Amino acid sequence: MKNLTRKEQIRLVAENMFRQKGYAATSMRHLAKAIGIEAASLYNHISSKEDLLKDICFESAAEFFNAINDVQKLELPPDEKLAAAIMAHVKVVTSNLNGSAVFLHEWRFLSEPHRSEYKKVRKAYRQEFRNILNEGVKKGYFKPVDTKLYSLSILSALHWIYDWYNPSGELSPEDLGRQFSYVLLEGVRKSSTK
Amino acid sequence: MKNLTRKEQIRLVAENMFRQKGYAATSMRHLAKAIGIEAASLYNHISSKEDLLKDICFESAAEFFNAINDVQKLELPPDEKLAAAIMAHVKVVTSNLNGSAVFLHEWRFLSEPHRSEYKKVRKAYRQEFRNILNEGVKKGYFKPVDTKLYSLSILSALHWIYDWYNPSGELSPEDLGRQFSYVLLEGVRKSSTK
DNA sequence: CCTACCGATCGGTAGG
DNA sequence: CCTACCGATCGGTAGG
Repeated sequence: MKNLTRKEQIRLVAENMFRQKGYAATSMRHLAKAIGIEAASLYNHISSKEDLLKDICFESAAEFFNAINDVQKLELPPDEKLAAAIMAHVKVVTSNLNGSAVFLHEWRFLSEPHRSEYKKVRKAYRQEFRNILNEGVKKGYFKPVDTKLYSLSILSALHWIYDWYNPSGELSPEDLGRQFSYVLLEGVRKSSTK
Repeated sequence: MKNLTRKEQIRLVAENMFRQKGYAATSMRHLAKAIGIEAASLYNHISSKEDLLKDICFESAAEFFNAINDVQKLELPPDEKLAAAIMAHVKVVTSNLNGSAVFLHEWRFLSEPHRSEYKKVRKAYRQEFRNILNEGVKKGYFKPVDTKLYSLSILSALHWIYDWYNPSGELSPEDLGRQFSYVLLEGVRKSSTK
């Protein structure tokens, strides 16, 4: 914590508290106390509580977006691309559990126009997954599933990771990503019994 | 709304507002205004704001629990049992989107001892799913997956339904449940290309 | 079910 | 970065 600027420090504490208690239930006084300054002093580094939320949400969004864009640049068959997209998502979530949780849950406290802007970004991200699925169906790699529903299912499964992932546990982000890819691509049923 | 007791009316409005704005950001005055009475009058029907949350959370939990218990009573092979459990879960969520959302997201505003009690109940519910998976693996219906991780994935996928399910859309709860079961059991990959 | 009110706490500003 | 403070709003109670 010592080699961080005060602004970075505020940001990290805010991500943590917004995740634990929620944005609405976190007061600027709680935040300040956790840092060790007075509430009024926060305003030398940030302009408002909502601005803090906005920054967390949009910078998290950017991380997810960068990750999926890197995957899209790879020339891979759809099944490997889907696995790579899942791995990339898991890596972003696990590398920033607090920020991801805020990004996923607290965005609704954004006021306009940020709220609408956020929704657009999130929709575009989902569309990237859907595109991979569509390509896979078209090229015969995937079953002819409802790709809208299926992309929602995949992202839903991934969205909840922050809720139970233990960064100090034995499961590495890579293992987690691999297992998720396997299970979502292959299903749980043993094919021989089918 | 007209043939409901005032208490039921308060409950429904609270589920709706807790879902939309979150528990912490919903004030008793907002709630009262939406109903058309003064905030003080709410206290003739409920004892506190948290009590309202507690009731919503635990009654929702009971609905999910009853549903899975009914499924467990059926004598079914593991694959069909898993499908039935998924169907049952989807039915509960879609029949009470607001309550389910509160149950899933706002429980953390419960204070002790309700918070711990809630966590126990939720864990037991997850364990039911895991039991089905364990049985399926043991009897050779399912691949030898990590059943802890896999039960979390399934429930995560199901947990997000309230976020995007449109009850007035064309997708019925039955269709949704069927598609989820299919996709989680069989995976997306076309077996012939494997 | 209402009016009137309680002490506590909120996000944020002025001024240094 | 602090003290001092603003008006607004919070959950809840007293008394009718």
